[in-house]
Formats: sequence, C-alpha cells, structure tokens
Amino acid sequence: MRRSSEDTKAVILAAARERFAADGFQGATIRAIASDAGIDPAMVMRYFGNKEKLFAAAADVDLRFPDLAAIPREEVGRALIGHFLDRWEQDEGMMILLRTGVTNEAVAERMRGIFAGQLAPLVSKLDDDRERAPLRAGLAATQVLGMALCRYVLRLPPVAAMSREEIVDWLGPTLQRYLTGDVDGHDTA
Amino acid sequence: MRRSSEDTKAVILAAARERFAADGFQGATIRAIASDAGIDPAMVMRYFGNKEKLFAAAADVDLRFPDLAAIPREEVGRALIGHFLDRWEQDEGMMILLRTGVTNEAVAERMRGIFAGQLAPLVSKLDDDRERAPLRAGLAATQVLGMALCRYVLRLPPVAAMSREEIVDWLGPTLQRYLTGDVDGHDTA
DNA sequence: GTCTATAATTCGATAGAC
DNA sequence: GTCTATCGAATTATAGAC
Repeated sequence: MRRSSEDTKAVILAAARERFAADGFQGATIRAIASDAGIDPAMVMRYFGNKEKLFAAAADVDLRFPDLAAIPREEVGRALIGHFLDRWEQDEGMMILLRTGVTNEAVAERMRGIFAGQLAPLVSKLDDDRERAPLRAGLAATQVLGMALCRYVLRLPPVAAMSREEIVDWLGPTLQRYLTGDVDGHDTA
Repeated sequence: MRRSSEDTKAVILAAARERFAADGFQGATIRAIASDAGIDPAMVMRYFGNKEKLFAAAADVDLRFPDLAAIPREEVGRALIGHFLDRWEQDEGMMILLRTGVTNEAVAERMRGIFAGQLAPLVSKLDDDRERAPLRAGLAATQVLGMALCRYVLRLPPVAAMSREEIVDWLGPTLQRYLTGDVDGHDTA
C-alpha cells in the first residue's frame, strides 16, 4: 500500500503509543510496533531515527489541568480527581509514562518535570504560603497516581470496579484537604 | 573461591533482589546479577533453573501487617501507613513487585493476591458491613502504593523530602477515613 | 562447586534495491 | 515510499571440562 508521509508517520505513532502503553519501553519492540502498524520495521527507523526518539514522540503528554484558582475553593479536590480520571482515559500518554517511568530514570525525570511544570504551579496559586505549595502538590500526586496505578495498571478488583462518581466522592475530600487544609482537615485560607 | 551450597545460593538471591528492585525483570540480567554476586552466570542457572524461578524466589514478600482490630480504632489509619513505610524500607520485595508488576501481568496478579490475602482480610475485621470491606481496603491501597510510587520510585522532590512523621500526619487521617469513615469522614462503627 | 565455550534467540540498526 | 537482507550486540540457556 502507498500512503503519504504524514499518514504513515501517524499510523506508526499510534501503534507505538499502544505498545509502549501496554508493554513499557523495553517490552515494546520496533518489530511489534511495525507489525501493528502493518508496515516494515525499517519504516519506523526511517521516520523516527531510533527507538528513543520514537518513544519521545509517543510519550508527549499534556494533562491540561484547569485553572484551580478559577474554581470555587471548596470544590478543587473533586475537580482535580475528576479531571485527572478523564484525561487518563482519553490520553494513553500517562499510562506510557507510568509503565516506563518506574524502571527508566530518564522517564522518571520527565514525570517529575510534568509534576513541577503542570501541577505544582496551579497548586501554588491556591495557597498564600508559597513554601508549602510543593508539599501540597506532592501529596495530591501520591493519591492521584496511586489511584491510577491500582485502577488502570494493577487492576485491583474493588478499585477497578468503582464508578467515576464513587472515586470522586471518596478521593475528593482527601485531595481537598491536601490542597487547602491543614493536617486536621481545617481549611487554611 | 569455594563456598557451601547454601552460602552461594544466598549470595545469588541477595544480588538478584537488588538488581530486580533497581532495574525490573527485563532490565535485570543474569549476567549482572552474577557479576554482583562475584560468581559465574552459569551458577545462577545451576541453583535456580531459569530466570523466572529466580525471580519467584526473589519476589517473595510478606508485609506482616499487624492485626488492625487489636489497635485502638481511631489510630488504625496512622498505624497502617507507619507500618507500611517501615516494611518498605526494610524489605526490597515491595520495590521489586512495583517495578515489575506494572509491565508483567503475572506479577500484577501476584500483587492482587497480596492485596486480597494480606490487607483485605484485616480491613474486613474493622467493618461490620462485610460488603464494603474490599472497597475500603482498595482505597487504602491506592493511597499507600501511591505514596511508595512517588517517594521511592519516582522520587518527586517534595514527597521524597518528607519525614516519616509528616507522612503519618498527612496520610493517617486519609487512611482512617477510608478504613472506618463514610464519604464525609464520619466514623461508621 | 566453578568456569569455558557456545548454541539459539531476539533485537536495534544499517545498506541498498525497487 | 516500501521492503529484503543482514550485521552486530546482547541475552537466556545448555553441555561439559576441571
């Protein structure tokens, strides 16, 4: 079959995202990706140079967090987990990063960059005490990523069976406290 | 050097646990493990048969959770996170499981077994409503594993910098609510 | 108990024909 | 734009000498 350059590249990239998301960096092979895309392995190299550059193109992620400061203050916890669940299910990028970041230091650094660049700045706008903002963002990350790990990666039965609403109801208050409360749960605005 | 059979096996196993914990299943090679142990790669095969059997021996983990029902009810949250942090830092087994379980279905199944066999039964003793116990245990798992992921694996700076006491203070109330409270945080004893 | 040699695969990457 | 052929490296695993 004969396709345009752009089409071929897009087909390869889509197959790569699926494979990296399913098998991680080492587990996903150029040959398997090419097979999924219905083309020759040499084409992958032609368009992306090497496996690392292909991964970099496939693992580009934008969480698109809304401006938390523009949301009613008492709803930021529920808004954060709700938005995160939506993004996770729409974009394979986060699955790729989680599956590869646990055994690849370069990807872990990339996740730290996403945390520092996309989540922490939003959280800092919620708290007048800028010193404490990174801690708040970090606590939120532990709960949000832990949910993704147990629900989508490990598939713990009771967690995988929860509805979106149940998750928001249970995790919302937790994130609300991490983002705006003190240790005992009182708001610190 | 000449060693006893038991010594050699123990040395290999210790090296294997370090390598699997650091690099995951595919990343850890028989050669590297043998090199760390100061012996020949063929010795690893001789004592453990193949790589999978070596992994099975290295990934054996017992979280040794205390009986939560024997702890004052209002302290189970803090007790759970405190114990988990201790076990994580004493036993490389959980790091091995987390680093490999995200890309290996067999290991993920093993983690589900640990969850169902070691955590869920304890939680069910806290709640008269047995129907809801698995959900409570699952919620606790998301927060506890998410903390381990961010602190020990991804090393998010603000999370890695927290002291043990800070973590217990912040996550204790969260786990308390997951284990004994309702959505709004009121105890349901 | 320890090691050498090597078989059998698999993978990333390159060269080049069409 | 697509594919064949193949190289070179790395890995698991085996056979067998000492």
